[in-house]
Amino acid sequence: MTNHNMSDLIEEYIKQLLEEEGLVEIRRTDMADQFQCVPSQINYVINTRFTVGQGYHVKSKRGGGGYIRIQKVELNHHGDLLSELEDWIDQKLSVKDSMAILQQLYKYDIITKREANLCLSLLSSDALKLLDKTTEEKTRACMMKRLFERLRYEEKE
Amino acid sequence: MTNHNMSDLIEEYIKQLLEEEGLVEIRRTDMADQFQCVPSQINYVINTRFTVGQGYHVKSKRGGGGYIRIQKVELNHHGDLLSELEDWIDQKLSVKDSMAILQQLYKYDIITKREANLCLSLLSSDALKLLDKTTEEKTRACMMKRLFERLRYEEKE
DNA sequence: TATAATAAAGGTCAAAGATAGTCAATGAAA
DNA sequence: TTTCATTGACTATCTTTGACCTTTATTATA
Repeated sequence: MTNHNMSDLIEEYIKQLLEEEGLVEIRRTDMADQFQCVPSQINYVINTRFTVGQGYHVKSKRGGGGYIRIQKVELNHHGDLLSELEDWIDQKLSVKDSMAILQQLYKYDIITKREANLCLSLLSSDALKLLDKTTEEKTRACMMKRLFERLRYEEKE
Repeated sequence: MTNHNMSDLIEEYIKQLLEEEGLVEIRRTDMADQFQCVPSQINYVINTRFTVGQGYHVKSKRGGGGYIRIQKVELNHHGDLLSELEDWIDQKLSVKDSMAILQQLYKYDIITKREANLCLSLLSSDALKLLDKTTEEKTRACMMKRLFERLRYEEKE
């Protein structure tokens, strides 16, 4: 009801466009002009209201002919399961735990065996061999979270 | 949606020609005239959008009767493609190049689109955000090589 | 004919221009 | 007080442009 601040207005405006089109492409500067705010406020709105978790996919490009493209993505029905599994992931993640997680994902039919193996190859300590142990495990955790994010809207084939 | 600037237009135009012919031979000056841009912009487009990693082969000749020939390269079987692409991976690998590689793998039916996307999530700079730029790119190269190794193995099943 | 000049391509690179992103300080609201 | 919103200085990335360079073909000349 009390949508009175600029960010809410911008959010609403974009969502309205999305309603019509399903995909919106804006130019940051133009939008900022339109709403008479600084350009970075557009980033703020996007970062707080159009996240992957909220079901949006954002892509942008800088330079001449730059743009920000916002798209609504369908979240699949694995959300709860993914959240639950994601809670397992700490700041650090060992190869062993990665395997366990991927195994669960497979067991719950969220990914295929082959996908699990491909992911595992990228998460292996061999793949991350340049890093010291601590960084390796932190990075692995980071990677796994990215994967989960992706899985929230990838449909299993 | 796609044509945001001159370079994109030129890219699209060339790709359209390639669609029809499979091989295109242009004269840099003519193309520049046609699009009313400086000749070196043609080089820019070619260098950023028609690289080996993206599946193109470019050959040119200077002097009278000079030309730029652009060809879509089609590789034969998987073993070769994997090796060839792997050769292309340096000590360092950017996100962009990773995308190009995964795209090729998809194009040649070695991985599915979904697999490519899952891998990309693990290779993203967001996933590797804890690392400094150099380590990030070295690690990405390392990861990609692990993936290739796995793909060689998977292929046999 | 052999060689030297000239013309006709294309190549390189770095600067300038055009966008978007980040971050931290400040302000406002709950 | 704590969280959310606003701002703007600084940064990163992509595109456009132009001056200068290299290669190749053609023409003029000894």
